[in-house]
Amino acid sequence: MPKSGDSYHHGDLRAACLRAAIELLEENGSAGLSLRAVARRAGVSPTAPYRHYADRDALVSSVAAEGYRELAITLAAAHPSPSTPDDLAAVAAAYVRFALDHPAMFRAMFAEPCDPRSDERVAATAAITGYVTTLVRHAFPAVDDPAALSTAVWALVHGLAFLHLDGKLDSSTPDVVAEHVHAAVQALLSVS
Amino acid sequence: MPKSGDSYHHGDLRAACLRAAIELLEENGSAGLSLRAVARRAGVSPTAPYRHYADRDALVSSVAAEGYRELAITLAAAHPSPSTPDDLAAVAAAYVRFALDHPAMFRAMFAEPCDPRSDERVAATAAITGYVTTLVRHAFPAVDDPAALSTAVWALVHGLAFLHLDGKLDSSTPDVVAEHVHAAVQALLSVS
DNA sequence: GTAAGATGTAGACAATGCTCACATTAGGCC
DNA sequence: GGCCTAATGTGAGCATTGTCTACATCTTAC
Repeated sequence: MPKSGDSYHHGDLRAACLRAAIELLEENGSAGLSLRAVARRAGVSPTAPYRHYADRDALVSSVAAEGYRELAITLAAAHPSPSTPDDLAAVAAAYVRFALDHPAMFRAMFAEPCDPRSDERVAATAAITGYVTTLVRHAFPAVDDPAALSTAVWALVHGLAFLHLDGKLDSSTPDVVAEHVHAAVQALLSVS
Repeated sequence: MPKSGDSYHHGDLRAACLRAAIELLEENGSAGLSLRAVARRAGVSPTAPYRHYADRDALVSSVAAEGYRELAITLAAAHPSPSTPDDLAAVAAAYVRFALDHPAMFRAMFAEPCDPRSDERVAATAAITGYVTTLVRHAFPAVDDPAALSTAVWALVHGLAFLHLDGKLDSSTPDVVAEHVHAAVQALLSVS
């Protein structure tokens, strides 16, 4: 039982580190995320986290995995069972919004050299791939190459997220962003 | 005149630092790029680069700007004056290939928090935006909202590049990648 | 109740970003 | 030609970080 107090053992340091890492990431970006800072925030010695994470990269990978889970929840919340192109646009807007709301986490998820060995990461991305695929199949049941279209749709949305994140597109207000996403999706889908 | 030899002054340390930074980035990724390593490679004291770059971020920004220039050249080389959807797909494939050939540089260009104050960066990205816009206008002269379509096309290609870069899509051989890009572009453009 | 394993601590080392005081040199001005 | 100023490079040094090793403390299975 994790008695709250000043016992030698923390109780659940692994989870505490993950939480602290996410907080630090959102507060100060990737540069603010150090194992020592995590340890400080968890109220523990500088090397204690090494009992739970092999190195800094392992911690970041865990943060990324947590991010994938939260992204999946966010997308599902945007529309319970999307089946029309309009639904799809709503989900796309939620995806971009997630990136803008959690920039550092989103970068940890996608912008850092990914370790293919991390099972946690691989499984989490597979879940997203599956989600997008079924979504596209529902929205476009009669399409020729559903796999290719799924890839294309994910890439489109993913690219929009990154361009907004990097300030390449106007992201001043949520409405502007949503508008932008809808327009882009609309524009692509309406080309003969 | 920059006498090659062991003179106190380097001659063109700024350019040498940039070159060294790019080399280090391609060799060891972002983690391998330190100001001290750059100094070592340039054969100069550890703090000399600070005369030319305010801090590490400034150096990275310069690398990114150089990357934008090289990307523009690569795209132009892929097709001198693209005007059909097929030409566009060829340019898209070149874009993705650039990302895979220079992963660390590509990340420096797009995946790091961008400093909006860096004029060099802003100007370079504006050039790419313009390039994509004119390209799309040529390929789809009769479209409703050319601006939105340009954004969408850039986002699509950009997203494909990142997904390949992060190992979310099969990138085993250049041919596979090109095939993938063509299929994705084709799939999106053929949806009614 | 005790021994083994899990968990946290203490100390240390090398590398890095960055600052400051100082050395050296180039280029304009007489 | 000769000097003065500013640009450029050096050196020492500080705080922080990642990570390793040896050690302390607690939990738990027997």
